Amino acid sequence: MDRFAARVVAVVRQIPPGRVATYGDVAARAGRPRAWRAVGNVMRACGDATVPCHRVVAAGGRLGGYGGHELLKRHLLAAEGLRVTGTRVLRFAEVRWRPGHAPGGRR
DNA sequence: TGGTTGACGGTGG
DNA sequence: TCCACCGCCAACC
Repeated sequence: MDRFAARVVAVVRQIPPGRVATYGDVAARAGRPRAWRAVGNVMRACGDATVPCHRVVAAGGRLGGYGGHELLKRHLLAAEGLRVTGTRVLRFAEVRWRPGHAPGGRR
């Protein structure tokens, strides 16, 4: 497991239920604000059920993709009390998880 | 070692 | 508001 991937996974696992974070936010907290692309790759490769990858959405509240299981992602988010419509998360600004400063920023 | 892909972000039309 | 194009970083072939 690469340092970056581990960092991304750690961040995603910190996302509380009923909240969502964008790939950009996760990447930023992972230490690479411009590596949101890689975050998507890590997510795709991530098969760990302990990682709530369904809480990671695209910018603007868009669901983005989910390995072809976008429907499932939408269902999981709805199960957490999130309002989802089509490929969009309603009240995104309110349910968006805002990560504080990275703890013990070690590079 | 180099090139392409991808669960994307942002801007423009 | 939705669709298309360009730019980006890391992983895989």
